[in-house]
Amino acid sequence: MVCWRVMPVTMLTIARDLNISVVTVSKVLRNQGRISEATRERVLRRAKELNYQMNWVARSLVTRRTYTIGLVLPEFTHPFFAEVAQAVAETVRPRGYHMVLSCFEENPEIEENEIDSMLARQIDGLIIATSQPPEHLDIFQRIRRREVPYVLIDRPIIGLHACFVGVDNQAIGRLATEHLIDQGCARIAHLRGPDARISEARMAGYRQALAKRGLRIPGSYVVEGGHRDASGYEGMKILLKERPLPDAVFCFNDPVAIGAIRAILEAGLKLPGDISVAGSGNIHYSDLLAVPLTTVDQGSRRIGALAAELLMARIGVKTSIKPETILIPPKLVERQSTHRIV
Amino acid sequence: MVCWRVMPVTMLTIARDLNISVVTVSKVLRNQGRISEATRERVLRRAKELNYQMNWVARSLVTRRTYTIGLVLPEFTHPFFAEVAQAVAETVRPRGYHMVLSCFEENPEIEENEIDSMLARQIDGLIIATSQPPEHLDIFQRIRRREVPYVLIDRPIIGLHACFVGVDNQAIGRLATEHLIDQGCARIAHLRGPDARISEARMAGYRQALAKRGLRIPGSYVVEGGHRDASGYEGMKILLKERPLPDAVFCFNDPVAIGAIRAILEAGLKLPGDISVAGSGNIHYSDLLAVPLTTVDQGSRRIGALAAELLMARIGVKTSIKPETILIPPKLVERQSTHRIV
DNA sequence: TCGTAATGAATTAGCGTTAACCCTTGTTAG
DNA sequence: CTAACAAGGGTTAACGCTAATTCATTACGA
Repeated sequence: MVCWRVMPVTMLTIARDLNISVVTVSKVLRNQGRISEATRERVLRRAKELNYQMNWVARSLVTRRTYTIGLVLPEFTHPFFAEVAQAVAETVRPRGYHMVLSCFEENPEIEENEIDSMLARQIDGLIIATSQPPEHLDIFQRIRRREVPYVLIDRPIIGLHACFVGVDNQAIGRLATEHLIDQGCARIAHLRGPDARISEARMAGYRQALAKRGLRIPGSYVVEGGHRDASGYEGMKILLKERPLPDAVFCFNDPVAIGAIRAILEAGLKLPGDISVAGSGNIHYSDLLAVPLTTVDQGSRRIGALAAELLMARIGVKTSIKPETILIPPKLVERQSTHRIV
Repeated sequence: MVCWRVMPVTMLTIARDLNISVVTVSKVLRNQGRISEATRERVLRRAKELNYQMNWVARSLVTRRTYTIGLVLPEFTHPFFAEVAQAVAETVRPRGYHMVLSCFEENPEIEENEIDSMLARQIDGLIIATSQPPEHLDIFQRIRRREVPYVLIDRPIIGLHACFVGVDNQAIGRLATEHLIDQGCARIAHLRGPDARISEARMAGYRQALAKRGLRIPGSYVVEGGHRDASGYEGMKILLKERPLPDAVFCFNDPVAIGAIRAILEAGLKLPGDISVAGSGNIHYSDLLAVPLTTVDQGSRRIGALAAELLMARIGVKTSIKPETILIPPKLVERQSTHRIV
């Protein structure tokens, strides 16, 4: 049974076969307009026989809807973003949307290009975890000029007048630090991350908690690093030279905490006991590490799902609704790395 | 500075501004045809001034190329697939391609629908980690009828006459099992996975290694489970009731191994010592677990990159080249979970 | 008997771009 | 002087679909 028809099946094929007009076929396939039951069935039957598949490119050109949204992330391999992506995908799929995914490796230029390129492909909406510095926001102007709705996630940009869905980062810092204090720690260090906005919010929460409990910490107890385990390892090595030695570390995120743990164990210290460690993110397998990691859950799936729903609600709406901000309250997940030693 | 032009900028806008024809604009923007330097510059300048952005939907309709490929995966949250996705994205981006991503949650029907839907959107090629049972391969016929090139990854389907990029699963089983034997283990159990093809290949390698070394193992030493840590935990609990107790377990993948480790530690056994555990996948943080996990690296990034390159090479090629199969040799990553106890 | 609806379908005109071909000029060779 | 050609650009007709409008029927009530 050889496939001898090279030409793809279009509505015209069906229309000619049935001696009717293309528009009638289109109407049947869309369940629109007044069509007799007889014609409807003839069309549907022939469509099935020919294995007709709608050409969405052609439809999109005239309807100006692609039923495709763009998801722009720094990377997928980070469990946080992987979960966000999956939640977005699962949220939009039942509504007939597809998701084009792009990762820019923390490079603002690539990010810009990818977004431009998505706009050129006429996506209906965008979800972005941006890396744009606050002084260079051209790309968002371009998005707005096209009137394409977009939602920022994870990394807010203040004063941008855009939708945002993310976690309350200050609450993360507060939650983790207060927990460490509750466990009896007093010399609490902080391995902060690189990204201005988020990192500062978490550090603010950290300081807030310290202040509230009347604890004073030397400035050298806060070390800036990256967002991966390697920099956690390096950062912790610096902290380990401090005297007096910190008795706890609140880490920017779980990978950093994992790196810190490695440095601590390598130094021959007990964990918990000598030093407690708390992270943030609650990545998969956080509970299966060398020392199960106390962390703060950021609700990555909820972020993805809510961002997608927010976006869906804005697609195809003429009146520009005012931007919405959703801050998800973080949740402490207590594990062994901060257990009180009696 | 209000944006008073609601109409998007098209080639027609530029053409009218410059009193030339749309085709001339199109030719300039594509660097095609004979255009004077003067006209070229006028067009380019005006395009920049108006912030013109190509409408790829319209272009795709006539060129029949969308510069978009589809990546169809069971899930993103599994580190293996996340790495594959990232590698694919990074490989196709420099060539001007986008990637639409879809996850089907191990549900063959969703997989079929998503692929159909991608075909309708006229993607130029597909990379698929399929969940289709061997007796139901309609979807691949449909892909071929459309003459859309596709590459299977991770999960081969024998007799399908399709490109495939994956790891040599039998070698994985052999490698891990031989390593366990080398460490002095003799009663080596196996927690196998659910998916017929892959799981059986790994088990075949396992049996092959045992046979080669002249080891005989009771049938009850092989337990079938899922592919996540929960089923590894359950499966290990079953194995722990065996007498004599196995002294090693080769697990279908790392998550299963992680679940198994939890069951073993919960039972109060020493690891390594009483039981050694080897996994497969070398997921992130495998070396940071409660007991750093000996595993087999599957080269997930290489799989993604090679699959993408293979696909690119086949897009837009008229002559249907014969399918290619790339088997990536796995590599043992030795860690503490299988250390010999002296 | 005619006007008025309701029904079912065809016509027309794009959507924004490109492929294929055609039409002017001016220049050059014979 | 004219054929031949190149340079630079225009015309026309798609690509496959949908929105809006128009056109035949048939049916019905007054």
